[in-house]
Amino acid sequence: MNKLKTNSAEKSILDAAKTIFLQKGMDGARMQGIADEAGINKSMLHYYFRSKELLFNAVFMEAFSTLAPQLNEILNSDRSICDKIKGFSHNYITFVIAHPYLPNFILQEINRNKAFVQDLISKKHFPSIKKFKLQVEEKVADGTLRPIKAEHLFINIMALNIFPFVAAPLLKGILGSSDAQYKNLVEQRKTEVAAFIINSIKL
Amino acid sequence: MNKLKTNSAEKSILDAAKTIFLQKGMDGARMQGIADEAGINKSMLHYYFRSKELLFNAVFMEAFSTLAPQLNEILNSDRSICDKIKGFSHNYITFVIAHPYLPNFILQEINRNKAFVQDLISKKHFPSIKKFKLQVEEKVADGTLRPIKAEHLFINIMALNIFPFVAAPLLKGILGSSDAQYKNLVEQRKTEVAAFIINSIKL
DNA sequence: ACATTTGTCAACCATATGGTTAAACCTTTT
DNA sequence: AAAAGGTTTAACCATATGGTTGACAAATGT
Repeated sequence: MNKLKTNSAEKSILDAAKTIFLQKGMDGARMQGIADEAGINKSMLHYYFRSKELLFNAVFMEAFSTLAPQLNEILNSDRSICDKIKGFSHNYITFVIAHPYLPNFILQEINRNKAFVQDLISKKHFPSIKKFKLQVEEKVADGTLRPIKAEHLFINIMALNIFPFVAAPLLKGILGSSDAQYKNLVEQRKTEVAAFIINSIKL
Repeated sequence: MNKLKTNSAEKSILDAAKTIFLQKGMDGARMQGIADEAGINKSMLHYYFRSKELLFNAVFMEAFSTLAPQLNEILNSDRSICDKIKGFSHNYITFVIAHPYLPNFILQEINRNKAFVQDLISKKHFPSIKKFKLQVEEKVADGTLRPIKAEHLFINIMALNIFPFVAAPLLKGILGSSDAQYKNLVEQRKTEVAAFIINSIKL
C-alpha cells in the first residue's frame, strides 16, 4: 500500500487528535469527535493507534517535545544568565501566542496522570537544572547576582512566562481586559518579564 | 423531615463532590464515584442537586469563594504595596499548602468553560484591579517604585505564588526534587517570593 | 393515631462511548 | 489479470454513565 497515503492518514489523525485533545483534554475528548475533526471513520483511529490512550500518548509526546527543548535555552546553553532570561522570555511568549492551548494542556494532563511524569523523566534529554544551578551559584558567589537559589530563580522564570497563558481567562476578568487588550499586555511581557527578573537579581 | 439530617446529607454530598471534582475535574468525575465517596446512593445526588452540572456548580462556587477573597488583600486593602505583597504571598502559600488541588481545579475548569468566567464577573464582589492600579500609579509617580504597569505587577504576583502549585509535578521532575524537598522549597517561597518582587520594584 | 411530607434506596432506562468485526476497496506485485 | 496485502467503512457489541422511577422508611403536623 501507498506509503504516502498511509502517512497522510496517520498525520491527519494526529492533527485532529491534537486539536481535540489540546482543547478538551484526555477526559473531555471523544474518539468520535477526533474522527469527525479528521473527516474519517472512527475505526481508522483504532487501526492506526490501537486505543484512545495510545493516541493520546502520541499527542502528548508531540506536544511536550515542542515545549521541552525551549527549556534548554535556560538550562543548558552557554549564554549569560541575563541573555538566557531575555532570550527565553521572548521566544517562549512568541511561541505560545501561536499555540495557546499547549501550556494548559501539559499542566492539566501532568496533574491528571502523575505516573506520566516519571515516564518523561526517564527519557533521554529530559531537562535538568544541574548546569544552570552551577552557573547561578557561580554568579552569586562572585557578586554579580543577588543571593538566590537557582531553583527559585528557575521557578520564577517559568512562572512569569507561563502563568499569563494558563490563567488567561481569569486574569482577563480581574483586569477587565478585552481579548485585544490582554493580547497587547502579553505582547509587552516579551520584554517586561525579563526586565522584571533582571531588576530583581542583578547587583 | 429533620433539618439536621437533611443538612448533613447535603453537606456530606458536597464534601464528597469536592473531593472528587477537585481531583478529577468535571469531565473526569463520575456521579457514582461521588456517591461512593459520600457513602450514599447515587439517587441522593440528584435528589439534592438535580444534575451533575448543578452539583459541579455548587462545588466550583464554593472553591472559588475560598480563593477570591484572598485577592482583596492585594487589590482592595489599605496597606502599603510592600506589605500587601508580603502578606498575600505568605497567606496564600500557607493556604494552598493545605488545599493543594484548589488552584489547578480552578484553572482547569475556567479554561474548560469560559462562559463560566462571565458568570463570575457579573457577581458582586468579583475582584477588580481598579484600586490597586491607582495605588501603583501613585507610587510610580512619586518615585517610590520603578515604573511598572499595575497589570504586570499583579500578574507577576499571581504567577509567582500560584504557578509552583499548578506545575508542581513537572517542576519536581526538572528540579529532581523529592516530595519533601519540593515542599521545603515551597515553604521558603512564603518569604522568597515577596523579596523577589520587592527587589525588582523598589527604588 | 394517622395522614402528609420528606428522605433513601434498588432497579431500571436511554444514550454515549471505546472498541471490534467482517466485508469492501484500493494498490502493488507477480 | 489475478493474487496478495494493506486501507477504509458500516454495522455491531459490551459496558459505562447520567438520570428516572416507584416503593418504602422516617419525620412531622394535626
